[in-house]
Amino acid sequence: MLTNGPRGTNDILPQEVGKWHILEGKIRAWCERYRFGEIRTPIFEHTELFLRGVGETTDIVEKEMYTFTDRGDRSITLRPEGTASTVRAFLQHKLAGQAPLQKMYYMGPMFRYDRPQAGRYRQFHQFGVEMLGSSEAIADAETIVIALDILKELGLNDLEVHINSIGCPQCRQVHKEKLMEFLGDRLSELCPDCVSRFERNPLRILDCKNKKCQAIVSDAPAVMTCLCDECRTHFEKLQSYLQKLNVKYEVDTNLVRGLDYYTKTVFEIMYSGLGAQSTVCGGGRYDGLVEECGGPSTPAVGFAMGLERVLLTLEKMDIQLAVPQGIDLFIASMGEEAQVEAFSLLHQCRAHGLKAEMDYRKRSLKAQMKQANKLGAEKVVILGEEELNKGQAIIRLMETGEQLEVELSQLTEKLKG
RNA sequence: GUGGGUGUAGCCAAACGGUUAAGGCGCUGGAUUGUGGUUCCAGUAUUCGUGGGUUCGAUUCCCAUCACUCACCCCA
Repeated sequence: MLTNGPRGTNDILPQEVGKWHILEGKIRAWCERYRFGEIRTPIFEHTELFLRGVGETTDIVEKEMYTFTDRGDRSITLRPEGTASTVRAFLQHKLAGQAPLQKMYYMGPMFRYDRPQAGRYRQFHQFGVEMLGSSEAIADAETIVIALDILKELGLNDLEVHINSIGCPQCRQVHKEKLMEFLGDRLSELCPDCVSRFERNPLRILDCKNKKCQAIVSDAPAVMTCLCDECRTHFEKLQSYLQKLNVKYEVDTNLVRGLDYYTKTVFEIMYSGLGAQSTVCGGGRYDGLVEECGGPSTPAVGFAMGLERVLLTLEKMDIQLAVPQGIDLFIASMGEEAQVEAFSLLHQCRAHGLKAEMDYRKRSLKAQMKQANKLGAEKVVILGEEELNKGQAIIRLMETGEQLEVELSQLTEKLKG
């Protein structure tokens, strides 16, 4: 208990945090180019926000939320996703009044009480983008494209992009009726999960992984066939934008997403090498959500990217992020007096911007040299009593083994060069 | 929530129902007293996730429990 973190959580140790920094850095840089502004919302919200925002019948809400009552008797939930909070903040701060189109991104931990598995954790990290205020398909395209640009820069070129349209609520109603009619007499052939889905969310039967269900569903009416004119042209426009930018994608008419708020466009970026959790990035349009949360009708699109999954994909593809390593300087000292001097020197070097380290345990010179080597020090300053008495120090260039004696007063100058 | 697999040192990893639990990596120290990366030597688990049971005897067999892991479900 004491020596184990809670199930489904991970410590990111100093030796592995470097790749997170790089990943986050690249994400931020791309968001700046695309002019998405970062929004940082609280990690917990009123439970109601997610009930409304994510949807009461979703698995997330029904069985995956970390919900508790705080000391003021409020029901609080650790955020399971980022869109609801972003929309809440958008309304709370009346951002629409500042500019009719808002482009925002968030990055941080999310919480879902799932059974942990490859690429799935109880605390995990998402980066997500939201564009509020445009109903145009070009906005859908923009979100897909920024995701791809980021993944591409990381070296992930060949991920699959799946897109679909699940229509507006009207198209969906038409489709739902047709679908239920189609599946009605085949209920007995479906898997138990699908039978229960039939009542709650028949659309989800379309992406059941059960082979038998897939066979049945392959002849089922696709949402695509029920789209109204507006939804149809929206989807066509999206595709023409993607084609214009040479984005390779597949229309996957069985692609359905599990959150209630999606309308029209849905998409996923996947890497099959990840196992069961192959979706690296998923999103879509959610034109009804802002209104659902009590705001004015506002069209919006967005996606969320699972950072652990991105990192996992990089690992599977054997791609290393270039984490800088090595230090500029190691100061080795011998004797109490020299160590005091070394400490002061170290301090000065750091003030001059050098990445510098010393030994804190009075170890032998040999041990200190070994440590310097292990740390990848470019230079080592050697400071013993002899040098101290002469007012000098030795600078050793580790690569060549070349050494020179330098006056202490000139040391930091020499080291910078 | 359901099902499968695994559980030996910081990491990887053997062995075996029975005296002192291989090896490798890593780490630490040393190879004449103040110098790294190679090499060599030495040290590094009174203990085999935890708790029961079977047995003359269990790390090895059984049960439970916990943890990890994979799959279903769902999703990032």
